[in-house]
Amino acid sequence: MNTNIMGTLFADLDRNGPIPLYYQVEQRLEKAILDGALPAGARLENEVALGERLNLSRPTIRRAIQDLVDKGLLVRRRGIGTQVVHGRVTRGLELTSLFDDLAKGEKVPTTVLLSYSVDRANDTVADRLGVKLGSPVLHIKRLRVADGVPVAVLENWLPEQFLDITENDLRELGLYEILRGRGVTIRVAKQKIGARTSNTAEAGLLDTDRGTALLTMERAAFDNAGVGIEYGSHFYRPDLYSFEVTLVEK
Amino acid sequence: MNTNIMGTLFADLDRNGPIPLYYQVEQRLEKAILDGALPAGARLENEVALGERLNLSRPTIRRAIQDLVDKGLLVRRRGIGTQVVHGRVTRGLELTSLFDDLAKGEKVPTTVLLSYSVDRANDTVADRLGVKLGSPVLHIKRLRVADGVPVAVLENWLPEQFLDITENDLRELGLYEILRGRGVTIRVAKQKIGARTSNTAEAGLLDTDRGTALLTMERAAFDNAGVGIEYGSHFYRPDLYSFEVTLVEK
DNA sequence: TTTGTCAATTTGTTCGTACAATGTGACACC
DNA sequence: GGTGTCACATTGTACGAACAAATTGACAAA
Repeated sequence: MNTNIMGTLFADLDRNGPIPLYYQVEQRLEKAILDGALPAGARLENEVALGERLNLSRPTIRRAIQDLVDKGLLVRRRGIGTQVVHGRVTRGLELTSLFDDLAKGEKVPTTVLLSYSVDRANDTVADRLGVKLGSPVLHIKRLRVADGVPVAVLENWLPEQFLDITENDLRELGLYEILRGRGVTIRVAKQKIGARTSNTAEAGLLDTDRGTALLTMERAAFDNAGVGIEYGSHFYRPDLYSFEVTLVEK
Repeated sequence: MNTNIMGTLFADLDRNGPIPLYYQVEQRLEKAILDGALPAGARLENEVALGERLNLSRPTIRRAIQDLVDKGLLVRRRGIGTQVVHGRVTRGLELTSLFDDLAKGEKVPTTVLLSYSVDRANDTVADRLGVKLGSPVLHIKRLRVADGVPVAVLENWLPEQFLDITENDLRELGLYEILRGRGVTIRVAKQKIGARTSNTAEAGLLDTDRGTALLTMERAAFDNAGVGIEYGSHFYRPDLYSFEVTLVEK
């Protein structure tokens, strides 16, 4: 039954290229699920058979499937098999910035740089970034606009190594885009999402009335050496933005 | 250097019990990190050496470490080694309910059952739970109180198989506790977190003023067969509750 | 009819092994 | 002094194999 789908799905695996085999399998499976070729509730072939058909070992197949389980796309049961999860699939909360999110949609993101300075790290910033109290940090505050409508106010602090980021960089690119361009990879981010009521200044920036609700997010981001890269305190217009996240029980 | 810590840390692994070896290693490592025995930035012994010392194979060690990497506690770099991530460790957003969260702290959670009925699934509920439009669903609305202070209003819909959950159950236990008691395991949950401004009725329930900010959360939960178990639409007092989540780039 | 047992199916755990890719540091060379 | 090269350490990928545990379904027994 699924034979046809699977057969064509994995016709051409690149065994010599730099892309891992498990990742190739994973991506094709994910695409098949997102496209609806593998509908909700569909049962996958068992791991051993799948491995034989694709000429891959069971560990390789397992790795591909496990990654999709971790993403919340598949569920496995011992003795039963592997199935596609019911329910509409959301991409989930990924490690991207608001700028990326908007750019992926049809919106045109622009940035207004509200403030740009080199400050000394206070208690909070020093703690979150893991730098010494009073050490120099780049402190920026930006207004994010999508299609002419203000969406969020983003306040960020970055450690000493990023003091040379210019105001022009910030006006033209998203922060994470700038960081990627410098070879920095964010690996772990710890976020806290909440809400509060806006004051007059905040409401003015977002073009709403004072006293309306704000969606707030605090984030500390770390690179693959475990070193603090960025600490941010943001607030969003809740009618224009929300956070989606998929949780998987281990 | 870490030899001492590691040596005592893994003194007694239960090789015959039902708990997987990789999980035993994982839990001890996690405890060591959370307790501070392995401080931020500390470098772990390499996988092979660790395996030899514990008499475990490299795949087993790798699995334990990988799980902690996925949790955001460790970072690995090829050619370098494995290190503990800097920054304060937050437990992250786990698959627990507000009731569990409160019970874990020092708070005493209580519940006021605001409404209890069997409804026919409307468009939204049918879509989120994956049941037929108009099929019977249990519809409940609860006020969650911690130490006498109202924290959140929780509105939930559950499919036909849960119609026999009683009002008394709901007054005494958390929803997830009831589900666990019936052998149901939540495996995947898809959440959407936002904010909005409260109306008079909502503010009254939470003992605040009309027009203050609310933190909102929508959730669809699925069991290990991928079947919809629960759909909820909740709102929280943002001065008393927020969501924490740790993201890891794959 | 109900209950118990056994075989078949499928994923879960664990071992062993080999080679590839990446970053570090030492050393020779210009 | 700088620069390239090479060996080394460490994680990443991939294979193969064996047995354990959970679920289902068929069949036998009470």
